[in-house]
Amino acid sequence: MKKHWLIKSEPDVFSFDQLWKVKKRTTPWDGVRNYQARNFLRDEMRVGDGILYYHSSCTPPGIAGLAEVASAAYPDPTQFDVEDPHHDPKSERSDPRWFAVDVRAVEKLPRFVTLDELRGRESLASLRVLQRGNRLSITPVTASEWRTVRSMGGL
DNA sequence: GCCAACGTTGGC
DNA sequence: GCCAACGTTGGC
Repeated sequence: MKKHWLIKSEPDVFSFDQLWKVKKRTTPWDGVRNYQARNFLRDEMRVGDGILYYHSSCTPPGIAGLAEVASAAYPDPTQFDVEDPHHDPKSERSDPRWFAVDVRAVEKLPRFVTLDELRGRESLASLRVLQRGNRLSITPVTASEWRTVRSMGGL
């Protein structure tokens, strides 16, 4: 059973358009350093799962496009790289603490769906990204929420 | 830049 | 195990 997710990215760091332009429209989703997000990533994400690509810390925040999980989870290489800002000295190669998956852009939404629009939909009231204080960078989305956002985006 | 919310750390 | 201190996130 295909699952759906929402992942956050700051467009200044890595926008949906940038993902669209890289080779195979695919990039490692690494640097996740939150245990709850790590567990989703490692234990629940499957190749082919749908992803809402959310732009945060920008004006306006919102959903820019659709992506998909393009690999199984694998140990995040940045945790072992001393040069990398996400280096984790406490993580052992024999027992990696952090994981990554590859993410592939699938469809750019004809219309960017702003956070305000998402808030305006009764049927999206339980979307995690709308809850106050929500900081998780990877959250599950129901199939019906997925369809709603997709159609709001003009697909 | 502000600040509320939240996760993590570490002393006890 | 408690909890204060601290760092980060992210909308505004």
